[in-house]
Amino acid sequence: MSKQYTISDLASEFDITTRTIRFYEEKDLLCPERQGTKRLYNQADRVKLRLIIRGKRLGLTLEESKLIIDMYDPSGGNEQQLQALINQVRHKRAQLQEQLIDLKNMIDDLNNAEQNCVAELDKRAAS
Amino acid sequence: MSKQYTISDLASEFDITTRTIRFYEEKDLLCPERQGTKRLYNQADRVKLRLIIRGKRLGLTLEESKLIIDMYDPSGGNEQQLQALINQVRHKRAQLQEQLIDLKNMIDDLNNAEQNCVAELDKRAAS
DNA sequence: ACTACAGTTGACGTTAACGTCAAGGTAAGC
DNA sequence: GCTTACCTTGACGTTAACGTCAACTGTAGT
Repeated sequence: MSKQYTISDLASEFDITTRTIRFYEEKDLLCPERQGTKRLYNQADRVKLRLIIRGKRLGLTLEESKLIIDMYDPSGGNEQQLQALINQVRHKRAQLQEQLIDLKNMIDDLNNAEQNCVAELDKRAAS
Repeated sequence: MSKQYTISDLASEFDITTRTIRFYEEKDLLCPERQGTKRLYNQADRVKLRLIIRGKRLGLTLEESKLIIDMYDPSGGNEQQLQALINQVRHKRAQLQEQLIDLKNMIDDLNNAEQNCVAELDKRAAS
């Protein structure tokens, strides 16, 4: 038996609102079971949510995260769709690898700029 | 003499529209000289634009990029402002370092998911 | 039965980051 | 002097990703 979660369980765990979670469902990123009218989430849903949120931190759109999620369960869809999915994800991965370079450069730049800024402060302290 | 650029020079170089560049100015991210009514950009402006665009690829907001740009020229602003700037940038750098971890994980996940997806395709080809 | 609380579905509001005109100014070439 | 091409400033439109609010429903405790 894998664990079940209510919508507010997940909301507080990931520090987002229930509105946000329902919004993701509206966009077909999630599709929880129902117990009557209420939503019941399982481990897989939780993993998807984690992926979405990590994606957001990286600047992915929900559409892009949906792509990745869809690839996690490739049973649905025909061959052409599958192949298209793979291509899109390869493309995204290439972007992410460039992003990795960007990130390292940005961090370097921040270090330099900070040095620069601290130096200015020091200069003023010596007045 | 450092080089000068027109607005459309930069627009085509960075593959953005002139509207976008003017928008950045409206948000105080750029502040080009004027030759009469026309804007004239220099190397520093070009560097800033590059930084903004890289920032966007990393998911930074314009506001965040503005912070970093401001830190590149620390001559203006009083001590408190300077110190606040430094703190904000340190915070941002910490975030970026976490983002680096996120990125590596995401790339790993994409590799796995792709494997999974290719396997499904193979399975179907063997029908 | 009554209250309290968590959940539900709409519907409309909001913000960031531009896009898309409209209406004109200016400089270069013919 | 006319056209062409690039520039300018508004002003309004658009999209993504939610926030906010209203008006319920269902359930557990007292």
